[in-house]
Amino acid sequence: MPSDVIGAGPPARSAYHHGDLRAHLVAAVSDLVETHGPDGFSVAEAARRAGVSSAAPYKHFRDRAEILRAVAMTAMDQLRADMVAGAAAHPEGSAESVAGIGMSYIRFARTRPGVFRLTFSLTEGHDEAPELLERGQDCLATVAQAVARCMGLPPDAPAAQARAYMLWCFVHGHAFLTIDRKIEASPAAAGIDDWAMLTAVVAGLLRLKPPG
Amino acid sequence: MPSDVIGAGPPARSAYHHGDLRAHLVAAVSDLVETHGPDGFSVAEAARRAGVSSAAPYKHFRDRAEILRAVAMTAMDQLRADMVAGAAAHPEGSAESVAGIGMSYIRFARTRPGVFRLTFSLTEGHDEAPELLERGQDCLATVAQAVARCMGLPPDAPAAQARAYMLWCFVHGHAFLTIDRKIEASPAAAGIDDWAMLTAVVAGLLRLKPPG
DNA sequence: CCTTTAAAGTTAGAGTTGCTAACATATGTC
DNA sequence: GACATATGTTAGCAACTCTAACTTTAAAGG
Repeated sequence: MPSDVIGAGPPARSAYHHGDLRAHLVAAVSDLVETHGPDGFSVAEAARRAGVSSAAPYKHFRDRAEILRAVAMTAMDQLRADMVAGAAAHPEGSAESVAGIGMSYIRFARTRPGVFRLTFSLTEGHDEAPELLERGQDCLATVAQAVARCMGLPPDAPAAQARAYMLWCFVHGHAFLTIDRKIEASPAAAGIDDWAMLTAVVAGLLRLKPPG
Repeated sequence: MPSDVIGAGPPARSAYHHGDLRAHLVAAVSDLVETHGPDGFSVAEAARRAGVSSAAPYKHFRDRAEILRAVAMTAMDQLRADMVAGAAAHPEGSAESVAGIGMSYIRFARTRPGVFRLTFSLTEGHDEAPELLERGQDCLATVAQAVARCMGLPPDAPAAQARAYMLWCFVHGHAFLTIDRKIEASPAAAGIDDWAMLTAVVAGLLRLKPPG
């Protein structure tokens, strides 16, 4: 998905200097993580794919972990964009717009499961990547905003925040369970499609009494 | 946690033969995954901890991935045991017993986040580890059974199965979000503790109309 | 009880990787 | 046009995965 952006610009200025190695590396690693799993990726292989020596990546990234962080960051940005688009596909303030965000989230997870997992399970440099946390919070804020509009509350109302978080637990869990395939809905219940389940849960949660 | 079992038996028969290297390795790797992350573990380091040469592990496991699969398998077993215990701590058929299972799940994830993540995100040899999938389904069956009893339905009733799966999406998502810390409940909603949230969601889901 | 066989260790080594150091070559600025 | 800098290169070390060939111990059969 990021690969189509790569050849667009006018880089590749010379045979020696690559032009836009950093972006190429991020795209290559994103691909590798997707196909070979998060630990099946190597800096050397990514460099090979980009057509540079195995030492070149270290001019752009301090170490292996920093590349992964960059991949996670661009993925989180894309995820948020998808979520916003998913909300915009339905009338503002409707329950469907909330469910639409969830559908985008689930679709992202299924399309790029390796990167999705990486994005969330990356913990090695939490303190060194506060931006990643910020972007995650932005995702939740997107949900909270839609929920608040749907309930006719101000965006920072605790009731809306709590509902948004609970809802996101559900969506996040469903996304992970379907890509990890350790726990699957029973065949008897498999007929339920995502959209039906999502709208039912959204409806149920919005009229739920606040806990505590 | 598995380490206390290690010294119990009467192995360690000689200085040359280790006695129970396989179990020791699984325990060591479990520890390493927890402290150094899933990719920060090496077979060599595990062997060093067990006091054997770096080639010894390959007498018990085909490759690195097979060790990880063994770790995931024992973890899944432990998780299931915890869940059953969590249900048994409350009256049979009560909503609390369902919530109790969820609490055990969340507690497991927080106590051993690295292993928990590994257990679910392990995808490298799905076809080679059907037992892992079976054990995952057993976990869901535990939930479904409690839900069915709570609703006064037979254990295989589709309505109970669907409820159990939806509930588990929520619990699984909450468990992951709290250990991954990319998306956190807002400070305004942070006062809600796990138990209150769980019981509220259980109550809400059980009286939810089936989707579709 | 002694022999044999297989299980479970060992050392040695080939091939890959992460990362650093020292060097080479473009790019852009004064 | 000279120079500083960004961005490549090659060479190489230490660590890791996994294999091959050998050694030691445990267990089984006669």
